[in-house]
Amino acid sequence: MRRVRLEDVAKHAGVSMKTVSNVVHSYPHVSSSTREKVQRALDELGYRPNALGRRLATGRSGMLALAFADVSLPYFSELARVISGEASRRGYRLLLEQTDGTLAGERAIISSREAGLVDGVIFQPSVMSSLEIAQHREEVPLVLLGEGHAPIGVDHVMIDNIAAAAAATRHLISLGRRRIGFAGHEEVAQSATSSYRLMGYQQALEEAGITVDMSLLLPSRAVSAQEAAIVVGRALDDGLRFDALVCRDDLAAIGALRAIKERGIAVPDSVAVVGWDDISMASFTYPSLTTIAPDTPSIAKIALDMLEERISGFEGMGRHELAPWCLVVRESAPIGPASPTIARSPARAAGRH
Amino acid sequence: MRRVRLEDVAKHAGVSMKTVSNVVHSYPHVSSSTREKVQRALDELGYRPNALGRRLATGRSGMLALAFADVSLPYFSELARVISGEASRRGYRLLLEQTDGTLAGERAIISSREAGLVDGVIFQPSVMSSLEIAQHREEVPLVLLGEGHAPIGVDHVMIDNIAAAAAATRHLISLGRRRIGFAGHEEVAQSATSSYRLMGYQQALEEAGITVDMSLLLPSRAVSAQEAAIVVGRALDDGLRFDALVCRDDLAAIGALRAIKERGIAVPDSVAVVGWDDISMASFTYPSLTTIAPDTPSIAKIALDMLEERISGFEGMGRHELAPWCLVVRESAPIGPASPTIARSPARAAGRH
DNA sequence: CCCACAATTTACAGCGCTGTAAACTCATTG
DNA sequence: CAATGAGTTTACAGCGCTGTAAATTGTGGG
Repeated sequence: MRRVRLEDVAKHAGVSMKTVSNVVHSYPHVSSSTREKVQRALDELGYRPNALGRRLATGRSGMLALAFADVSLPYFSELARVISGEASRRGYRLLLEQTDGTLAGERAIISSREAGLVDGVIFQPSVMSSLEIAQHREEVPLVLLGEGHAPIGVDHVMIDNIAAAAAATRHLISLGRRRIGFAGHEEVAQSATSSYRLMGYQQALEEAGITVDMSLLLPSRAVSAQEAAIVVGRALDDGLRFDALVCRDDLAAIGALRAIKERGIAVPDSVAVVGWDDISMASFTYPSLTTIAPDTPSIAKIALDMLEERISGFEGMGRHELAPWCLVVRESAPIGPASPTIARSPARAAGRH
Repeated sequence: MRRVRLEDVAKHAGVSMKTVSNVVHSYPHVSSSTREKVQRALDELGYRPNALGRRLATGRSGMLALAFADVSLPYFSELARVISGEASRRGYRLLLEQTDGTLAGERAIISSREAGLVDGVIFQPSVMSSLEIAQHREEVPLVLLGEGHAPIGVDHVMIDNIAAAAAATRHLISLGRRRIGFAGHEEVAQSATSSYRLMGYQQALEEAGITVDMSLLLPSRAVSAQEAAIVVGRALDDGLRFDALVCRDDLAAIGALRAIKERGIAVPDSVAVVGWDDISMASFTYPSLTTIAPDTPSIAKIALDMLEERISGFEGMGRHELAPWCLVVRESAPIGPASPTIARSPARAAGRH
């Protein structure tokens, strides 16, 4: 049984294809008698529009690609959820693309062989250089997410990593901690993300007159809870002592938490821990995690605003927007005697909204 | 600057469109001189095929929809990763659809207004009845995932929940536990998932001659770590005592773990806990979680095998396949003196592979 | 040198839909 | 009663690509 097409409905109702199309899309200037007649034909034949046909005719696919390393990482999956919601609210569907954090995977996203499949791409690169991204764009509207050094010509949304890392570190200082370590950044091939966060950490320490002790930097072989647990555990076994830990992300923090507690050290009493991302699990670890929470709904909104402008033809310079964040204080580094009000990013001055 | 089309390349190379198309798709019967000439034109003009055009002409979109409640839930995001990998290995891309676990959302998936967008759908329903699913199918090739009572006519992959729940419970019994609770299932509107797992739990208890104590059933208002923590915490505060807990899923187990430890009760010494799903976080909680691990790569493989058969025209009865699982023993319910070998599903007899 | 046959290449009609511009209705109005 | 114009409806040419069948070219045999 063949699919019913617009033409079949048109014949059945005794009108032109275009009129049927108008009814299907509830175009206003159709007489109600015609509309009714067509609607009846539509129902009788059980017509359903073929997306591909329309998409080819209009040149719009109604789809966006969402590309990042790995959906199974909590931050990405939670981001995907938010972006997916925002996209469907605007009438787009989301194509999921994973790069596995490899250069090959990321190249495949940026210089896709096929055109026309998606109207735009939201891409959080892990390893690709901004230079290479800049060269390969123009193919399709693109918005970059995350902390890389984004190329000047491409739209980009991020949170101010240096400021947020400094706020997290300051929070620990306000708790009276002085031997504050940093854990979970890459041992080699350090990502932009890690280096910004390290900068903010260092900045807050210097501000407070604390000398940065390089032995308190605990890089791991890979960005994962597993590797963070190993490196923090080894450091403790080697006799290294610290009274607080800023972690590159919540996964690293969860790994660190495990390593610390396994050795019978109390969190937060002996070691306070802060994470980054505010993944949903951060509320359920024991103790729960104090963490930097990027405002993902804002990120999604800003990214889609910019992407939609590009899709509708905007060709100006790349815009670089900062999304809000705040420090969520939980048990792993609770409010202390000298704690100021909760840290958060400044209200955005000339914000989109 | 207009996009380069097949026709432009054809003109430039002095051949027909179809020949260019053949070169693009490396169709074998093209003389090498022609091939070279066309390739040169292709490179000079920087041609990239338009996916929509081809898709319309071939009637295949090369896309699959993956639909479930919420990507941000760890089990789903990890499943999405595996399925996405398997799909792209077979040349499909994945469209992400979230239902939020609502009936409206699930209906939207099953009776999509538009046709032709995707070649097939992989769908894990949460609330829709099998009756309704059965009625609405035929639209597009469909494979169901998960523990629902799948309609007879639709392909379906699941793990044997009753057997796995019984194995988990038996493991606790082998540890000498006798007051074994079950936590995290829905208080009202119990899902098929929960009820199968409860059945297996009950079966193992009866097998061992332990009477099921209804007060040890700790349902929660919603399936989440949060709610599980609340209900387990309240039970403990009310003086309820148990020496083990089977949890509906790892999220519930993590919530339970938190509630138990907050009250100073030792896991696994006083209370052993088992979860379900083996989400990656299960290795990093402290103590780490003993849990039922469904073989998600197998699930993905079986689902895609069946879906591809449907896509290429198979119209037989619905197939109902069981995927393997095993009990992963970790710290929250470690191997005990009487522990048998590790429980796992029987090797599949007449398996696809 | 012509023919049968295989290897290439081509023309063209769609795939299902929409944009455009032209055509048609049918009250109103001068 | 014809002209006017707003409101509806239509014909048709694509959108970019592929399947099909027919046309062309090349090859070795007779």
